[in-house]
Amino acid sequence: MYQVNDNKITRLIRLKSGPAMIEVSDYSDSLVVKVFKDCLSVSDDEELTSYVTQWFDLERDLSEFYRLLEKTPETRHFSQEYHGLRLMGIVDLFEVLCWCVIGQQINLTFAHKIKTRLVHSLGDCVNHDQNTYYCFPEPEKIISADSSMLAEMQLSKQKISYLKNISEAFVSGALDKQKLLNQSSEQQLLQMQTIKGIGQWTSNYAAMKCLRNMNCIAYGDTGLSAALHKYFSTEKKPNIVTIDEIFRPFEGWKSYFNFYLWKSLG
DNA sequence: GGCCAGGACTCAA
DNA sequence: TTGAGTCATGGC
Repeated sequence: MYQVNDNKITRLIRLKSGPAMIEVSDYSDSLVVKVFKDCLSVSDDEELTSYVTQWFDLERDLSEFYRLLEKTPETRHFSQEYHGLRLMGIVDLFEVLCWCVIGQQINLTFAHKIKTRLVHSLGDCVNHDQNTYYCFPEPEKIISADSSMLAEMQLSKQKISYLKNISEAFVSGALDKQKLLNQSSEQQLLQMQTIKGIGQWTSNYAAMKCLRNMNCIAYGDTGLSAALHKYFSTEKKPNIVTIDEIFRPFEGWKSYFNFYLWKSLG
């Protein structure tokens, strides 16, 4: 879906007016976004700025988070080691939820393979500079996709059912990013969990990566458990009470703390 | 060959 | 509310 070369990231995104190839690079202390599109209207321009801002979480001042990290001996070094690292987002709520389902209880290498098959098979694409770039498939594409074809991608029957549930929820409007953004963080999680296939882990992951809810914790996550065991000498699979205790000082920054703990696993 | 992986569901007690 | 069983298969 995207390429990273020479400190530049290139990808195809979907604007309301249609797909657009973009290239993001850094210049001094800012980001430069180059658009490969014949003409860009004013509304496209605003949408694009909003997209990149959400993607990289650009509008957040991380200094308070680093102050909190400094106060925590076990993970004090994070503030230097990962200084400036932002919680990379997945702007498309549908995509992040599908990605969570695909990745449930399988290793990431395998999960990436399945996602690639799905995107190559059902996603819109554009050829650019000798590469093919893909958008994540739209819900309608997954609804109309033959289940046996999805099974050939090595999605389990359960996951196919979950993906279709989620797709239906987007088409019907039961799930909608803008609507969720108007709700409280607790309501956001509960609303997502009404869809079969979306549990505690998935809803928290989506809320942190897409809705930019800053107090999410991926409870039950194996990577998070491993990091907490490593730095805080918890049980190998700490319970919710233990996790909450460790995260308590990071009120308002729990998602970031979770993200940095993941990062620390390499 | 066996355990584990960026879980979630159902069902029983 | 909690725990065991089930799904499902590649990676190591």
